[in-house]
Formats: sequence, structure tokens, C-alpha cells
Amino acid sequence: MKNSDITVTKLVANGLYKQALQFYSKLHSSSHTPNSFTFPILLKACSNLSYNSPSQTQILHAHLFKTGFHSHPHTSTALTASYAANSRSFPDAFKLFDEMPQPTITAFNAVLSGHSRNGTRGEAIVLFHKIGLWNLRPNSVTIASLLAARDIKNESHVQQVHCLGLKLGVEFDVYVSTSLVTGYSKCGGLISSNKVFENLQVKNVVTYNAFMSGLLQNGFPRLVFHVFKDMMMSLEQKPNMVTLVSVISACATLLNIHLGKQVHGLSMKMEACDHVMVVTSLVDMYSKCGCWGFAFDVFNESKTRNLITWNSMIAGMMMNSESERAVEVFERMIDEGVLPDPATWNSLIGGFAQKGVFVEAFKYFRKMLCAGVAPCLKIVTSLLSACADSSLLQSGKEIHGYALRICVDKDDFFATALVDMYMKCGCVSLARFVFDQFEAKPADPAFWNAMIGGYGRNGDYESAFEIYDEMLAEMVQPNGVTFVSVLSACSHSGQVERGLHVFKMIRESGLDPKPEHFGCVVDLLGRSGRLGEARDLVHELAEPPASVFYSLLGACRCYLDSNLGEEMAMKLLDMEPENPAPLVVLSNIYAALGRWREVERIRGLITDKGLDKLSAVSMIEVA
DNA sequence: ATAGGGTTAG
Repeated sequence: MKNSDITVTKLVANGLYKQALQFYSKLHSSSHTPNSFTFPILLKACSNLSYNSPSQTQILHAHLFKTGFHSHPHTSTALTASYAANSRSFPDAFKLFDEMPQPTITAFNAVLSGHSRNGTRGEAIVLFHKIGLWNLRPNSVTIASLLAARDIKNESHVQQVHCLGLKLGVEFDVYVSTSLVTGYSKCGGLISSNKVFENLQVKNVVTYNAFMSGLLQNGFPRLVFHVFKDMMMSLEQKPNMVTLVSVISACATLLNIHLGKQVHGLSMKMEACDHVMVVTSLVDMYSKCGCWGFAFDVFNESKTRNLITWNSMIAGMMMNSESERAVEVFERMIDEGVLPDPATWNSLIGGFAQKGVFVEAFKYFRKMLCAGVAPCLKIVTSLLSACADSSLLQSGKEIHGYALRICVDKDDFFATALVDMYMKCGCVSLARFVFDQFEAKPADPAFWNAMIGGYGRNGDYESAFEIYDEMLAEMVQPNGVTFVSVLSACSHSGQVERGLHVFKMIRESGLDPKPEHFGCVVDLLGRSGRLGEARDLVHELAEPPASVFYSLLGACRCYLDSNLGEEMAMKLLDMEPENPAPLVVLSNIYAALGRWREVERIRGLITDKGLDKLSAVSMIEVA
């Protein structure tokens, strides 16, 4: 094999499909012909890129025709698979398939997996039933492909294919069992997934990886480490790049930078730091842990970047409030000829929107429109939430109008943001109007939370309780946020007993009360003067957050309890040495009691610590 | 030929 063929093979193995094809096209213009083994590899690159455009496949097809390699059986199957990977070129795949005088089971599999990738599971099943008519027998690859269907969303669908696999006796094939693990995890069937995984005698790196990513997607990042340790201990299988990606992502969701750095070290030892996906996941991990500097170092030092790497870096800068740097990265990306996609725009627009910098958010929104990118729902939703946070009622209404015109106003996410925006702008009746427009209300608790929280913020506690009751009647499961809103409504309307009852409900509905729930109840008790009970509740928490101490301090201010007040203020001073607020409240307590000597002492403390600068701003839109 | 991975709204 020539050196150039080896280069192409290596690039594809590292997932650098675009670079592989670029390298090939340079060779081609110098009239070099790759050997017959290289074409299927190039076609693999095409099929991985073809979700964007089938044009690469077409170019390669033409070259194959000239060299006569197209009739090579493996090559023609690879070609079919490459066309089948994109729904636009699917007819071409079918044409090639139809022209085969005697299709093989591999050719069937190629078309069938195309259907799976495109999310047309029904068509894949129709094709599956035709296999027998050609006197062919489905094999493990057929079953694995059926299991990989993008639109499989129901555990029973997986079970059906699982049964087919059992009948054919291929259920212990590594490909099949791996697809079963991913199939079940994708539908939230972690129990089944675990069962399949545990019962396997033969496990592959891929099987481990599949199981780990299933754990990650289902919200069990800690278990990822468990499996990873098992894998390292058993020495049965060595981790590879994909393993590292899952483990790094687990560190990212846990915000555990210490582990993250260790895995980064391991990646260097394994010489995996040149791999695009490892780089991308490291950038994401460091950004999420708040270390944009490390993320930027990894990003700059890496030779291999792709669109997703750029997007992660931009999003990372944005989430670390480094918007200027995010824009710089964005401009570098454009300079290097990488075309931004909706996720890129979303990071920029959503990032600015979240910070309440509208001018910039709308500026990039306009730029996006000029670039001919249709505004996707995510972006419109971010803009809407930006309007909500800064009470930009007029802009919010414009976005509502836009959504009505393109008929997306009934999307769950969008409607939630819409209700939230109207509520935060104080337009309770408009929020209610949006809510009433739904005949069948979304089963998503967030939608209900926006109404309950909104009524609460606007002081209409009775309506908040009504919506909560309606939510329960509709069998929508409340979540942590729901309880925070309901508890705070109880606290603001002075309904102590009702609040305590709701607090009990949290455990009864199978949730674990979080510090913020304790905070609400502390506030509830504190406001009604039951300071002792409130204090006992605080002691139930292992690590009470500052907010809990603040509520109790507030209650001490109301009921003029200087002892407890002193205790709370000192705790807070320990936690937030830069914040003068607790001391100010404490001095107010002493002042109200007429204990001026204590007031002097606290004032002195404030000056000694150099904390006596206070400033505050608030903003409203005047219609 | 077929399986596993990273970014992204309320």
C-alpha cells in the first residue's frame, strides 16, 4: 500500500472525514489512483459527512466509474450505503440497489441502515420482510441496524427487535448486544439495558462505551466512573478515545474538575489529545467547570478542530461571561472558512440574551438572518427569555407575532418561555391567554411552573394554587421547581400550615427535598415568627446555602431577634466576606431595638472591612 | 458493509 493510502486510512480512523476527502482530492488532481481497498474507506468518510450533503459521494462515484472500481462488490455496497445515509440522496441508493441482479444480505443491510439513520423505521421493517423473498437470511448486522433506528423511542420497539434477534440466534453477537444496550438506554430502559450488559460473556470496548454513554444520558454520571473503574480493573478491555469522551463528559456534568484533570492526563498518556472528540469534550468540560482558560489552551494547542469544537469553545466563553472572547473566537472561525451552523448562532445569541445584552443578541440575530440561516425555535426561545429577563414587553410581543406567523407558538419550550415573558413583564392576563389557548396542556411540568411561579411573582397566590391543583388533576408530575413556587406562594400569603403540608408532599411524590425547599420553609416559618422551628430546620441541612441564612436573618429583622440575627450574620460573613448586606441588616436590628452601642460596633466592622460601598440598579420599560 | 462519541431553548 502506498503512503498516501495509509494517510487516508489514518485520517478516517481518527474521524477526520473532511480532511481525508480533501487529501484525496489533492491526490486525484495529481492523477494518483488509490487502490481498491481505499475506496470503501473514502466512502465511509462520505457517508459520515453525507448528512450535510451527498455531493462528496457523487464526486467519488464519478471517479469510481472512470476507474472501473464501481463494479467491485464491496465498493458498490459501500457506495449504496453512502447514498443511503442522506435522505436527499436516498433514491440514488435505492436505484443502485435495484440494479443489483442478485442483492446480497450486505446490500440489504446497507439500505436498511440508511432507513434507520434517516429515522424511517417503518420503511426499514418493510425492507426487512422482503429479505426472505430473495432466499436470504437476516444476520446480526440486520438486527443491529434495525436497533439503531433514530426514531425508536419506545421500549417495546426495542423488545420486538430483541425477539427477532433471539429467533435468529444472534442475541449474543457483540454488534447486536451493543445495539441492544444503546437501544434500551435511548428509551430510558436502563434496567433492561443493564440486564443485557450484565449477562454478556463477551464484552467489547464498544459495549462498555455504549453502556457508559447510556448512563450519562440517563443522568447517572457517577455510575460512569464505576463502569470505567471496572473496565480498568478487569483489564478485559482497554479504554479508547470514545471511552475518554464519555468519562470527560461525566466530569463535565458533575462539574468535577479534579477528576477532569486526571482524565485529561490519562488522555495525554494515551496520546488521544489529537482526537477531535476528545479535544471537544475537554473544551466543554473545562468551560462547564468555569475554567475557560484551560479550555482555551486545549483549544489553541489542538491541531484538529471541527465545527463542533468551535461551537463548544464559543459556548464555553459565553457561559463564562467572556463574551468578547467568544466573539473573537467566532471571528477567527469565519476567517478560517468554517461555516457557522444554528448551534453557533445559538451560543452567541442565547449567551448575550441570557446576560441581558439585547443590543448584541439582536445584532447577531440580524447577522444570522443575513447569512440566510432560518431562525430555529431554540434561538427564538432564547431571545424571548432575554425579553423576559429585562421586561422588554414590546420585543417579546414581536417575537410572539413571529412565532404565530410561522406556526410554532404551540411548542412546549416556546410556550413556556412565552408565559414566563408575559408574567415577568407583569401582563398576567396575556400569560393566561397563552395558557388557555392550549386545549390539551403540555405534560411538561416546566409549562405549569411558569404559570404558578408567574402568578406568585405577581401576587395572585390564589390563582397560583388553582393552577397547581389543575396540574395535579391533569396528572402532571410536579418537579422541584414546582414545589419552590408553591412553597413561596404559601410563604408570601402567610399560609404556614398549607406550606408545611406541601413540604411533606415533596417526599410523598418521591422527590428529595433540596436546600432551596428547606429555604422556602425556613422563610415560611420565619415570616410567621416561628424562629425556633425555622432554626431547627436549618440544622437538618448538612451544608446550608447562604440563601437559607438570609431568610432567617430577614425573619430576625422582622421579629427583632438579635441573638439569632448575630449568629446568622456572622455565618454569612464567613461565607461571603465581600458582602456587607448581612451586617447592614444586623445593624438595623440593633437600631430598631435602640441598642446604639451595638449599632456602632457593627458599623465599625463594616468600615474596617472596607465594605461600605453599596449600589443597586433596577430597570423597567415604560410603554 | 453493520455497532459506540462531543456543542445546542423554558
